[in-house]
Amino acid sequence: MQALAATAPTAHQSAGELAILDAAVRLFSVHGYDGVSMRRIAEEAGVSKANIYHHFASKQALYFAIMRRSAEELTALLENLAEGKGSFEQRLQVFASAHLDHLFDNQARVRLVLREAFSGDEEKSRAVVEQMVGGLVNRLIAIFEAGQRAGLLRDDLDPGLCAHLLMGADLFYFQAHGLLQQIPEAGFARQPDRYSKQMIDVLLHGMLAQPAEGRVK
Amino acid sequence: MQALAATAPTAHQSAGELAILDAAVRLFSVHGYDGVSMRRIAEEAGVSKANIYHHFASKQALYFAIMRRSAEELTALLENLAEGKGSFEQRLQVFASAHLDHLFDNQARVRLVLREAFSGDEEKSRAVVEQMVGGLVNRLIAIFEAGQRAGLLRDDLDPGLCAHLLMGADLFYFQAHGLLQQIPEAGFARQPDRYSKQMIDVLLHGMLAQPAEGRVK
DNA sequence: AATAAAACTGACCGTACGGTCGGTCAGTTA
DNA sequence: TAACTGACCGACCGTACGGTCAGTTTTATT
Repeated sequence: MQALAATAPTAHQSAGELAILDAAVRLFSVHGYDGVSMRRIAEEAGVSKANIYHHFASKQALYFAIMRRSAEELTALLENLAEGKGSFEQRLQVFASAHLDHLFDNQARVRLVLREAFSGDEEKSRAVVEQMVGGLVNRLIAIFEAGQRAGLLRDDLDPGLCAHLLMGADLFYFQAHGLLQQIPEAGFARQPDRYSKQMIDVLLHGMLAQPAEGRVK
Repeated sequence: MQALAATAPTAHQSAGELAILDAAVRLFSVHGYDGVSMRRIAEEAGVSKANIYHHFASKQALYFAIMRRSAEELTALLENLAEGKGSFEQRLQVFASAHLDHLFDNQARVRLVLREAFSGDEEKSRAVVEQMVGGLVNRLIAIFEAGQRAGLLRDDLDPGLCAHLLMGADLFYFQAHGLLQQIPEAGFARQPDRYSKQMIDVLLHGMLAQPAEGRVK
């Protein structure tokens, strides 16, 4: 399969088309592209299979439409994520917390994009970077670089690696959330807020040149 | 689909059967269960499709056999991972580094298991925890708990959360490796050793009660 | 050399797949 | 009211799917 491509803006959509998109997002995010049939989508959307082909040229075209829409939505949400005010520490704290909320509030689309991003297909990874996370990552790196220039971040750390650790801590928690439920010792799996606080506390404590004293209670 | 079940020990295997298993591991790890046909597996293995059914009762049975074998292999490798000697810090450093090496040395099987673990299916997650990562996670948590009792680990941190952050840092790096190649600023994507060192340095620095002075050069 | 078990194959089966087609129908527009 | 359009459907097409089976070749044992 090809990677998703940038396409024309969204036109107005009929109720049926919206139902199709909604069902397809849900199904693709859980079962993947090959695990979902057009019949199943039509059934879940309450329309005929032929109707899907009236709105979308092919199964791939439907999938691309969903990826494009997801990319737009997630990009819009991510847009303001790195623009927080306040101190270096506060900005990172707010980012981590908001990022985690954002992931859980958009589970289906996030799963869809993660699947594409981590598929191992170079073309897909590039598309995800260019159209979605690239800008966010660069801005987050810029924050760390600025912090490093200001002497707030340890000067022996790679800012890109710091950004990776911060985003990764959120993303991995999101991914592993279901699995953590199966581990009795992982009580933090049921408290995303508490996780975010302790996680960012550990990272900042480990990254900052002069770690803050305010610790988690 | 059901979760993988514990089954009988491995018998001796013909060359054909090994070729089938090898091809199936490669294909399933890249394209997922639904993305691989029995014809394709037979083709890549250089045998007839019917021959697969001589060795395995069904596609699911083949998949389960692979998952069981992967679970055995990975468990064996993971077995000694948390048994290092030396100080608290040294043990964690060695663990993180060996864990990362282990992931990259067993890419296909790890991808296979991660797909199952993060599928969102409760039954699959439980199987992965019970048969594979459960023991390792508990031992890693025990290390952190011991470190906390000894006053080496900050007393305001959840040992389970610390274990999660450590394993997650490795696993997420492994997952995102392909994507990181698309980000010019992520030079650390090409230096797993350097990543492991800085990563563990940040985490230990953030977790330890009295952080070590020996930093990455 | 005889033989039985295991490994292996080509041809085939029923089904579900992605996709197409002719056509119905409600709602503009002229 | 006639022409036209977009939304929608049932029936159908060729293909690839998972799986079966009768029969052949290979291998190990006696």
